[in-house]
Amino acid sequence: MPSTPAPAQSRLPGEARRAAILEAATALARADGLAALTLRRVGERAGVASGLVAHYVDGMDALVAEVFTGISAGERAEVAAIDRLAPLVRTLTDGSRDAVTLVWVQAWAAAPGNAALAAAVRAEMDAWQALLEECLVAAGAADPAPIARTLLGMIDGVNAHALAGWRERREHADLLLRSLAAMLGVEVDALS
Amino acid sequence: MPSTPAPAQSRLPGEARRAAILEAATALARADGLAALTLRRVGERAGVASGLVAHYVDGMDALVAEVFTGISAGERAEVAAIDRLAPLVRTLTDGSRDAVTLVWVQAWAAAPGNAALAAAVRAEMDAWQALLEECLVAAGAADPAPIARTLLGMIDGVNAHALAGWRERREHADLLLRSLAAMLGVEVDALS
DNA sequence: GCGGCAGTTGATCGGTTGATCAATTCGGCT
DNA sequence: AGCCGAATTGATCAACCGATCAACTGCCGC
Repeated sequence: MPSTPAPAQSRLPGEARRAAILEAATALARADGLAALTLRRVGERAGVASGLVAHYVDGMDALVAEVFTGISAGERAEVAAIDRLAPLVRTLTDGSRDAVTLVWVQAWAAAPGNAALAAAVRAEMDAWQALLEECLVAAGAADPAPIARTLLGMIDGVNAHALAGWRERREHADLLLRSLAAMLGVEVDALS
Repeated sequence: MPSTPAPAQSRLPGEARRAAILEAATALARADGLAALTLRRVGERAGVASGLVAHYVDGMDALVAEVFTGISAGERAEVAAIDRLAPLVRTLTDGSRDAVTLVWVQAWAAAPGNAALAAAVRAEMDAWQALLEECLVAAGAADPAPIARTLLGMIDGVNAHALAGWRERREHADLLLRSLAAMLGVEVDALS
């Protein structure tokens, strides 16, 4: 399958075309970030005229918000099966998801000027919090909500810094786990 | 003093005009973020034609990098006098610096497309790390570098999340301090 | 009082963006 | 076969961007 110019299947039913455009936009955002989402570039990637992209989308702000939600939800689905905290934290900070981290950072930066994106960011943060809370409760946390929020902030912050230049992943993961154990009031070994 | 349209002092010597433009750009970035920095808007804020801004600046990328460095360095100067870890962490997470957090997040997001800004971000991160290391050594840390880096990531991440909607500041600060004590291998009370 | 030059202006250029819409094309149904 | 409507095109618009530069202005030294 040709990757960049796209196959350009001719004459899709509206719903399928809309899905194809969304998929192209998502692939583009994964590769080059949310800032790369323009009508023309998405159209090119989808093998379609820019006007058609505009026709199937309720404004670029809505498209950006939708793509963001899709990428974040996809990442959640990937790690949902991990129910132990230690491997979960290690997976989320091992650098294998830098592309997604860039999307998150760009979403925070763009949220003040894009209400739909801001709402999507808050919704995804809540979903991630819920995911972490499940693991925390299983690990014996009595009041998991604040710990989940703080841990999520820690993970995102460390990842953002890694994106900007600091790459000492392993030490970050170890220190994060030590911190998590302290927040839970348990020994570090209990997490692995 | 009129704030928005600016006084427009006439005929400054070159160096002073350049400083005035930089000050106007910094004020604008503090209020509306780095994304608000355009030749025309900075010129308007400084009470000066857009062409003059371009004349005193080596491209917008360089201006953005310079403004970022100034804002971050200013924040460091504000907290440099705090030498105890607990009040330092509390000050950095109490929400009084949300404007600066937005600047940081926008800098991370824009760094991939602005080499000068990327270098400035790395330099400021190093400076912040050095500042934290001093406090950590004073608190008895044997190997402060990784702890400083991780702590800085935690602080920035929690602040970025707060920027996006979560506002439970106090619980974050308390949990951060508990984490910090664990990373240092000391009791929480030893930090305050 | 006046010449010269540093400081300053603002129109202008080429480019990109989101959005719009008349015109065109094609697939399926009769 | 022929046609109707949905799908699609691509030119076009207004807005904004960074950058450039010829022209203007006013201060300083003579």
